[in-house]
Amino acid sequence: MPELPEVEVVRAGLARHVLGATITRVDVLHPRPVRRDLRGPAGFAEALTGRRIESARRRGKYLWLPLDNGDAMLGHLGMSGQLLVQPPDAPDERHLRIRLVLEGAAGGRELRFVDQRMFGGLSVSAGGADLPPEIAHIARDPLDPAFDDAEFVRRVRRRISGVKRQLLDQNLVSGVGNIYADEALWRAQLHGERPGDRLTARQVHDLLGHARTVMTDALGQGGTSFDALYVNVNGESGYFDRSLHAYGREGEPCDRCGAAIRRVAFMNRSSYFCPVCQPVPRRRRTVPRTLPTPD
DNA sequence: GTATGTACCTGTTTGC
DNA sequence: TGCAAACAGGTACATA
Repeated sequence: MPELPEVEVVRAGLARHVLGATITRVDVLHPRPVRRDLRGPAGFAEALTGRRIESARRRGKYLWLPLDNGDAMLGHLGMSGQLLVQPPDAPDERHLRIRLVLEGAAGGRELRFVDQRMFGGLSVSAGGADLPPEIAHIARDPLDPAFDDAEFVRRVRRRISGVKRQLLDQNLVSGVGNIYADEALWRAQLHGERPGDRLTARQVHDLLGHARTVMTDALGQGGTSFDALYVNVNGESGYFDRSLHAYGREGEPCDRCGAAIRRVAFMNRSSYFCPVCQPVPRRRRTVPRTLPTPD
C-alpha cells in the first residue's frame, strides 16, 4: 500500500536508475492501467517511444517522468502498483501490465509497471514536464518545503467535516493515506471524526506535525530498503510491521494507555483508534439552542 | 464550494 | 472440500 514515503522511495530510485534513458519500445499488456490516457494503449505507446527521460518528480502520491519534448509520463501506484527496473531476461512478473524497454543511461534494462489490483496507472501528460495539468488540483505534501501550514490549519478549521476525512482529502494535503492518517491521529490523541471547526489551531497544527513525523520516519526506513543487488524500485518499505501504534491493531493494547484498540468502518475501509486516548466526539447539536427569529 | 457516498479492481482471508 | 462473501483502500465521480 504505497503512501507518500513509499512513492518517494520509488521516485528516488527512478531518479538514480532511469535518468537519461531513451524509451525504445512500449508494451501495454493490459488496457486498464492506461485508462486515463485518452489516446488508448496504442497512442500511449506511440507518445513514449523514442523519448528520453529527463528527471523523476513527485507530488503527493503521483510521480512523473519529464520527457525531452516537454511531455511527461505520469503515474500513480494505486493500491498495489510497483515500478521495477529489471534486466530484460528477468521473467515477467505475474501482474506485469506495462513494459518500457530502455536504452542509453539505463541501457538494456526495462522499466516495468506491475499492479495486481490495477487501481494505479500510467498516462502521458501533454506539456506536463513541469507539473502535469491532470494533477494541478493535488495539494502539496507536508514534506514539501513550500507547504503552507497556516493555510492548511485555516482550511481545516473552516469545515465541519471530520478531521480524518480532511487528512485524506488530497486537495487539502497530499500524500496521507489511511494508515498514516490513523497513526497521526493516534499520536495527536484526536478522534478522526472530530469536526474540523471544533479543533483549535494548536490541535490542527500538532496533527500536521505528527503526520509529518510519521512520514519522515517511514521515509528514513524505506529509503534504505530498495537498492538491492539488482535494481528493484518498488513500493515496499517494510514499514508496516514495525512502528504502527493504531493501524491494524484491533483488540491489542494501546501503547500509551493499555486500552484495547478499536476498529470502526469508515468510508468503505477501517479506522483504528484508542477509545481512551482518542475519545469519540459528542454529537453535534442538530437543533439550534435558540431558534432563529423569522424575518 | 462543501459534504457525503460509491464504483472501480482482484488476491486473500473468513465463514458456512 | 468448495463456494461465496468480506476485506483491503486511493481516486474520480455523482449527488444533494
